[in-house]
Amino acid sequence: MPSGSDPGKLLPLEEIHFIEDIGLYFERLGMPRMAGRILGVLLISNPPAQSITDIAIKLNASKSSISIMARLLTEVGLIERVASPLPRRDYYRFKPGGWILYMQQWLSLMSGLHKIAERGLDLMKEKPPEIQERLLEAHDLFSFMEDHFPALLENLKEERILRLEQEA
Amino acid sequence: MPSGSDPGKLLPLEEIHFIEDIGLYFERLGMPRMAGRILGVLLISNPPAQSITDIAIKLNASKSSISIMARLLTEVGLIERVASPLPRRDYYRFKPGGWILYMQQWLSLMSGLHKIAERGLDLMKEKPPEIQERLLEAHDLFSFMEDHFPALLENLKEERILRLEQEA
DNA sequence: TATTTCGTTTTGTATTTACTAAACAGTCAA
DNA sequence: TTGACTGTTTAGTAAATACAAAACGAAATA
Repeated sequence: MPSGSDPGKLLPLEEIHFIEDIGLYFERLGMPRMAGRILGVLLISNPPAQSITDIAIKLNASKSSISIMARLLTEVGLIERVASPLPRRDYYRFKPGGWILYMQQWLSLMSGLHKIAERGLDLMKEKPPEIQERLLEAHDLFSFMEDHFPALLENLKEERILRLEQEA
Repeated sequence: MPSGSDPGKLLPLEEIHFIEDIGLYFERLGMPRMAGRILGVLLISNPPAQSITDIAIKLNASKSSISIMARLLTEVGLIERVASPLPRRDYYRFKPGGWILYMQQWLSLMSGLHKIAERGLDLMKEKPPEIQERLLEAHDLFSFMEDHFPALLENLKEERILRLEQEA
């Protein structure tokens, strides 16, 4: 059996690229590249759960950064710790529903901007409407997202459930 | 007339807080704080269009950073240059529809992740479905966003148009 | 008890980054 | 032309950041 299933062996080139691209994407999202790489590993690893040292070896990285970034990813909710078959080993794996959580966090960012826009409107309440218009635009958008985005996520969940049932 | 309408005068405290909070928010979005501050100024300034030096004075910042960050904001599409009444002065203002553009860019980020998920699935195509499941989850979510988010933005635009007509 | 094998924490470092200050270039006014 | 404004670009700096190396602590094994 080739590929990443054998810890200690080097990863095939396509996997390295895949992992590195997620790392680069994470940078664009304002997160450390190493965090993205860890997620990359945990998205294609076999078995799905990997220990800190497993990941460090696969990535040729230090255990310290893996430890720290794994904690970060756990806080964000994209990965989780799972019960370990071996004693005193922490296994991490991609967390089912992790992306949805990520979306919800994005939504709460939008809610924050919604509130800021409201504060801005409050500052401008004596001013003519043309002056308020800019903030109204922001306000309308972010409150719209706050109102409608959750339903979108719900639809997504439903669609996925249907799909999984269909496959079974 | 108090407040920010008089260039050279200090901004009132609530406006400073408003501006600074947008700056902090920009940091969370992975952008320089100063860019957020500029946007903050351009969201509540009167008149809406302000020159580089105007903004620099208001923010107690160097012209150089204002210049650079204004360019960044322009590239992102949140502000724009407008024809100047005075000669050889560049005026910037919040760009109508700027937030929509920002959302569209966010969407294209999601499309990118969609593509990466597909590549991952391709890497896993020989593996059992349980192994592919993680990537399917990502794939489903991002392609769902790609499919349905634009319609959401359309609804938003329509709602806004209705609202503006109603006010007129 | 000593040793190995984990993960964590700390410390150090090199890079990046966000900014300022200073030099610069263009253009209008005197 | 000179001088006083623009905004831009370059150079320099201080702080933040992402990492690695090393020290550390805890627990299973010998």
